[in-house]
Amino acid sequence: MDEIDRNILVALQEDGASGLAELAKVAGLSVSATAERVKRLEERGTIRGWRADLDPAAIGCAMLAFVFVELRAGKDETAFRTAMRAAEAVLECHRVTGSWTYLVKLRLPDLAAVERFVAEDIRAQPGVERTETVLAIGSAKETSILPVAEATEE
Amino acid sequence: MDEIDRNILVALQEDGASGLAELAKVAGLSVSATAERVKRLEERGTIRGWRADLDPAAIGCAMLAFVFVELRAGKDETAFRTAMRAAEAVLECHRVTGSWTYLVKLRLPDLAAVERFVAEDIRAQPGVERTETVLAIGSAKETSILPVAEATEE
DNA sequence: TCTGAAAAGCCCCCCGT
DNA sequence: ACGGGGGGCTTTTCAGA
Repeated sequence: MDEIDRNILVALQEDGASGLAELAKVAGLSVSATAERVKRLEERGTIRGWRADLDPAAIGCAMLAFVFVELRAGKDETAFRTAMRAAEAVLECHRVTGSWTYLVKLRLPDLAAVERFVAEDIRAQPGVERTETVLAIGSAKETSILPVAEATEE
Repeated sequence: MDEIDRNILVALQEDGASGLAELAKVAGLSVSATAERVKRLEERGTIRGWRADLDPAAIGCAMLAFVFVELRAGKDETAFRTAMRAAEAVLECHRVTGSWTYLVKLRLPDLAAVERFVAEDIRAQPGVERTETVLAIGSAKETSILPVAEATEE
C-alpha cells in the first residue's frame, strides 16, 4: 500500500467505471501494472466490491432518520443486532459510547414509515428500554467516499 | 420505474461489476433491453455513479464518530456547511430535529484524530455553541445499499 | 514489479423481426 | 422488446527486462 495505491483508491471511489486506461493515467503506470494493483487490492479485501450509487429520493427513501436505542444492561444483544442487520431500512447499526447503547441509521419513504419502523421493528425488540428519534431535515453532505489516510502498514 | 428496474437496482447495488449478461438473467430480459434500462437509469439520475466500496480499516480510518453540534440561533449556517463539505473526514452532515442543530459523521484513523478534528475543525467554526461526540465501539451493520421501495412514481 | 503488444472478451450500436 | 452481428474498445495474458 503505497502512494500509487492510495491514488488508485481515491480515483476508484469517485468513479469506478471509467476504465483502466484512464486509471493508469492517474496512477502514472501502464495499463497492465494498474490492472495488477487493482486486482491485488480486491484480493486483499481493501476493495470490497463495486456498487452503483443511487439517488435516495429517486427510489423512494428520501427520509433519513437516526434512532438512539437503550438496551437493558446485561441483556444479550445478539437478537437485536440480528434483527437490525436483517432490516433493509437499517443502513447502519453501531454500538456507541455515552448514555445510549445503539445508534441506528434508517432510510425510509416518509415520516409515517419511520414512526412505524421505530414502533414495530425497534421498540418491539426485547430489551429495548427507550428510544429517541432524530430526523434529518436537510443534508449538507452525504457520501460513502472514505478518506484514504497516509499512514497504513504494508 | 417498474419491478424490473427495481430488481436491476438491487442487483447493481450489490455488485455493479458483474456485466450485462448476468444482469440480464436477474432482470429476465435480453442483454440489449437490460443495457437500455441501465442507461436510462443513469440518464435520469437514479444511478448517480459507480464506486469502489472500500474496507475502512484497510485504509486507515477505522474510527467512526458522530458529533452533534449546536449552532447559535439566527447565525448564518452557510460557512459551517461549506467547511463540513470540504473536510474529507466528514462523511455526512445533516441538519436535524431536536435540541441539536447538526449531526456530523466522521471517519478518522483513531481517537486522537477525532479529538483533534472536533476541537480544530468543528468547535473552531463560528457560531458553534457546544458539541457532543458519540463514538462507535462496534458495528452490527454498515452499508450504503439503499432499500428500493415499492411505491415510486413514473 | 513494470512495460508493451497481442489475444480474448465484452459492450455498444444498429438492424430486422 | 427480442435476438443477432459487426466494430471498437477494454481487459487479460504473456513475453522480456
